[in-house]
Amino acid sequence: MNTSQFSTKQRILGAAETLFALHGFEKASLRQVTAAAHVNLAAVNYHFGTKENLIEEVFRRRLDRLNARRQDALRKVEHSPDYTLDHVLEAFIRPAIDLSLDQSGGGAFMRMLARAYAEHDQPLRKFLSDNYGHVLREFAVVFHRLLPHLSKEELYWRLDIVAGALTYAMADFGLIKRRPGTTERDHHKLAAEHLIRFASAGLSAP
Amino acid sequence: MNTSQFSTKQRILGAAETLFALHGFEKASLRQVTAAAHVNLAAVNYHFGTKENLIEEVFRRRLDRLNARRQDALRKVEHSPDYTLDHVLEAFIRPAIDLSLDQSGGGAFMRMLARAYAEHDQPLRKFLSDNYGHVLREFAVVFHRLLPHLSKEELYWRLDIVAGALTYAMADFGLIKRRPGTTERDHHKLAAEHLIRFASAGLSAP
DNA sequence: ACTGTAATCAAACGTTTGTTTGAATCATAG
DNA sequence: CTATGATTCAAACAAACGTTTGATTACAGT
Repeated sequence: MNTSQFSTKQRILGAAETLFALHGFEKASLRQVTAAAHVNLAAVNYHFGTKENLIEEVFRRRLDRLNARRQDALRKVEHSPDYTLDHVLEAFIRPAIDLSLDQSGGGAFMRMLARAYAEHDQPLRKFLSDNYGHVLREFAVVFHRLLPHLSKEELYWRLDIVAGALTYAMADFGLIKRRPGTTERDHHKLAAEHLIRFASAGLSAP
Repeated sequence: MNTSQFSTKQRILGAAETLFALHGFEKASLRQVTAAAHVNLAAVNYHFGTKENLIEEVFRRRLDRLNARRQDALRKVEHSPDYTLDHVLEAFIRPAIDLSLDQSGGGAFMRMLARAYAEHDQPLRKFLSDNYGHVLREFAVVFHRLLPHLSKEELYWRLDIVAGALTYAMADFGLIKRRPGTTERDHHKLAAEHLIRFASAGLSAP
């Protein structure tokens, strides 16, 4: 078969992302994934070796984009005159929203990312920390410039809270139901606005 | 055997709570649970019917306590003169911290609770909403009294963010490592203080 | 002591899981 | 066209899962 324009490998990655986000890493079986991707079951082990490798590849594919966009946004803010806390927060939060609104399964990825935090899987968290850590540190430097009265420790605590709230919001963990008639796109944009306003005030707390 | 002072049922609940928190609902098998509880494998199905029922029972056992304590704390605040936003936040956050510092596996439970949100399991979320919802609504009323300039929708958005950040913090999702020499108890207390200060400012945002 | 219900136990049930195998098919370079 | 390496495929693998069974033990009320 292979009627699709995408390669077997790409089709597996796409289907895996969707199903992992929908049902979790454990519940989503390789049989479900390969069925959704219209490829043979053995193709996963042929192209990725193990399920664990497949999970990491799914992460890598999107995380690289997310990190790059965040860094670009941060640099743009830094090079603009008189930037504010809201601008930096926007540079941190907006790319996550944009990615979650990506045409093909970005929302699924953000839910998967949030799930990865919850899973408390140590190897996976190390992998995420390696790919996330330095970007977060770059942001911390800029935040510190805008909030010089905060100690380094205090700042890190607050940024951690922001990251938590963002993760939670992006993953649709919240109890707030999307109003009927509102698209997921609008819902996430609204969430971003509320989040930025809240986080800005929270970070500025005395 | 049954050398323990606890009944088979209680031993299963305790072991399940620990292992679910440690490895997740899927990964933690009934064989692991019953081995840790030193009971026969079939005891789970005998006492609880299914694994799903066991999960719900584990939740119920602690959630009832958490809800009761939150409501007590809220009523105490309401009956005191000149209570502030921080007091109400404290009534919401502190019981969660206390429970997570409970002698026997409270921390495990909070991690499990956070995981439940991540799992996106609809029946489980309905169960949580049924047990959590009305308490959250009670708090919302009091918050609204202190923040009358906020629309109901705006308030709910912000409370949702607070709940998210709290869940995240209590579950040790954060990237902030506990400093060596600090106990888990101190770490959580510190987290609570930072959380209350942050949330207070965030809720008060213009 | 006997009876009946509750609880425990070892063993097995039927599924589902991730992974492996070996043959079949495809694509491409000589 | 043919030979070669990459890919796909149906089938089977062993292991682990939640659940059920039927016999056995523990203990209560009469």
